[in-house]
Amino acid sequence: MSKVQSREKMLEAATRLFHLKGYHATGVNQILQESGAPKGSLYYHFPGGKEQLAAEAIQLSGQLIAGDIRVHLDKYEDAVQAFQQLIQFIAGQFERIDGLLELPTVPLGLLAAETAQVNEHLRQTCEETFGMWESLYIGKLLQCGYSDERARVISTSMIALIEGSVTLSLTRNTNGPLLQIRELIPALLSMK
Amino acid sequence: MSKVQSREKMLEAATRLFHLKGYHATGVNQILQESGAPKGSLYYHFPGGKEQLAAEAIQLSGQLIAGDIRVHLDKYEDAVQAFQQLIQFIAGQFERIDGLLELPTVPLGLLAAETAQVNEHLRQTCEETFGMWESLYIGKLLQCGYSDERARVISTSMIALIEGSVTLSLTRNTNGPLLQIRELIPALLSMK
DNA sequence: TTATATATAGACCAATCGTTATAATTTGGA
DNA sequence: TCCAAATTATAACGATTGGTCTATATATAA
Repeated sequence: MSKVQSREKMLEAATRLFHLKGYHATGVNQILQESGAPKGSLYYHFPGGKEQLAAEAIQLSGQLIAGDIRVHLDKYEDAVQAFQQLIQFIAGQFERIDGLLELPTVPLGLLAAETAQVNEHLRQTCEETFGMWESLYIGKLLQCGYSDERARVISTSMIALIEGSVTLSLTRNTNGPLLQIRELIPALLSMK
Repeated sequence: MSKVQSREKMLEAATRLFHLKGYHATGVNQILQESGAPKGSLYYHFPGGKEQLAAEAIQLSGQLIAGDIRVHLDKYEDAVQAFQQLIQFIAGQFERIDGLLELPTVPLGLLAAETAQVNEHLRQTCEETFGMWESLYIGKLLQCGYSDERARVISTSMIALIEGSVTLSLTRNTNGPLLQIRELIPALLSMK
């Protein structure tokens, strides 16, 4: 395994597993098994250990999702349509693996919730990532003529709504909740 | 420690810790320390072990929160007002302990998210609890003249929105997100 | 080709984990 | 008061955890 691949493969495996199962329920041995990398390499490439791996996984995932967000917000001029298509995209990403619903890039809800009280470094990383997504939403809404105040309120709520409905979707083992919140977007964006 | 107290104290401690830190980041030794109960008693009273403890904690917490929901939904005839007051109540429950924001009865977001893929029994318990809360919301909305379809869509979204904003509030260490979603309730409930 | 830096590989570590086992103590009822 | 059942108390268990360590292999530069 080449040096570039090893680090990358570990980060990919970690990203997937942390987002799926959370930080505490994912062991480094599991990440190594999935990535095929040797244990010594993990601490060589990530001297900060499991926590550094998680922080980088959050950032990587945050960037990927920001890319998705940009694509959808840029593609549609109308804010309602843009947000609805984004949510439709997320809902469409769910796939069934071994009978379980699984999301390749899971939003941050789980990691944020589980680290909020027990890991300050990761809490901050999550906060920054949410903040990055939120500014993308604010930018789009301002562009569409929403007041500064309104853009902020809607954007925070949009983050909450999407994270919450992903959790609900995973709990219920159906992407139904995401499809349902999509129907409410017109009402949510009705006041400027 | 009397027999009734022992079981109860363990369940209380478990409820608080599981909801605050999640299932996987809470150890049974920690629960025992906080409750003052001896280890043998834990397995005596909860023969299903940690998992049974968590399931009962979810149910207990779900009932307590259902009580809060009922109080607020019954107190106000107007749906917008009822939901806003409920959210205000949740936001008002945050308190600062050792500089960290802490919620005595935390909604289910964390437990639901972390168990969805790794513990079927707890996933089901979470699903049932969400379902119970959701029917309270549906009932109120139907009473207020919303269509069956609309009541369902709004209720699912309300669960998602509250869970998501609690996560955001804990991540950001401020109840600001909850206060922000409260402002959007009129828009959210604007279509019947 | 050789020397040096980088990365791998896997054994080992102490601590923690959830659970079990068993003896002792307490409680409740006759 | 006595006895059986309930509960407590605590040591021990096997498994897993994240991390350390050291020898070796590979990559790079001269």
